[in-house]
Amino acid sequence: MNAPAPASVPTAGSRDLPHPAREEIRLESVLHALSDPQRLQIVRELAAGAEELTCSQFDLPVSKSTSTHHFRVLREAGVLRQIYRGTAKMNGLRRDDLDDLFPGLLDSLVDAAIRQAARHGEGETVGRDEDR
Amino acid sequence: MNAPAPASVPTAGSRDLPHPAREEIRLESVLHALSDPQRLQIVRELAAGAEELTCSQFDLPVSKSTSTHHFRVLREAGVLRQIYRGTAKMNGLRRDDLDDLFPGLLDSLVDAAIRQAARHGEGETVGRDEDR
DNA sequence: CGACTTGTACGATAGCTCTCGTAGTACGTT
DNA sequence: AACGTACTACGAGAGCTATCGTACAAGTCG
Repeated sequence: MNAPAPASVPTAGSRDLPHPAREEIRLESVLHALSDPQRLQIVRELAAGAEELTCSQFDLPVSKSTSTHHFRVLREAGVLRQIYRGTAKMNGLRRDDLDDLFPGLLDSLVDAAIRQAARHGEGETVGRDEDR
Repeated sequence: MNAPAPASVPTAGSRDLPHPAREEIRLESVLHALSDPQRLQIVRELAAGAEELTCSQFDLPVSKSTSTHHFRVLREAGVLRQIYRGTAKMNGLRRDDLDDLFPGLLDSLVDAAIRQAARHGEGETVGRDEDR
């Protein structure tokens, strides 16, 4: 019952995901999205060089449903850009938008996350989450 | 397990409030604390030059109880340092600790908050108060 | 002392969040 | 078409959070 896509873009799958526009991104939402260990981990890995990663390439200690949830929170906060590519969903940081809105913030956040991970035993990045 | 009690300051009222030690501060907690508009506002005002402010000097559009709650969240996350001075409770940013743990983060955060406030009409920050 | 100023504690409520499992959809491959 | 892969939607439970009002404590000042 929904009108099929315009088919103007021959890129394989044409099902799109809703993203907030750049001006729609709220700092509070970004911070909230990053205040969860799983999600902070995702952003940290993504910032570590990789341009795009599929959801399943992250080794999160949660179920698939929960994983989907976290990626959605990040996308809806404007932190990630997600597009379908075949059966996979590619995830990329919205670095351009974030840097434009909040210059230097993303770098500081990622740097802080890396420092903390290093301080608290880099190996067990997210495995042990007895806090929260 | 933690043994605080430096007790080196005999300032008037001697009822102390529990603060996390520097190494105890978690990035996730800081980000969570700052992901609330009221609390982000508090930090923004505090960073705007003032060294110490009492709780009541902030004009938050919430009840006193709620205000107390927000200040406590900020203190327990390690963002604020609170001490009693007479009947008043003074609030100060833990800039030294935060800068040591996460260099540049606090500045980026405050800058981002200011930018967003400016973008979205600085005047009506949280509760347009033209009466001040 | 009594009044007033500041802020806390307690209880309560509505709403959100993290987590999961199960069932299902979309896509590619055989 | 049949199958496997990758991810989603839905429903649900436990726990946290933001908010409030009322009653109370600690300190200052007339």
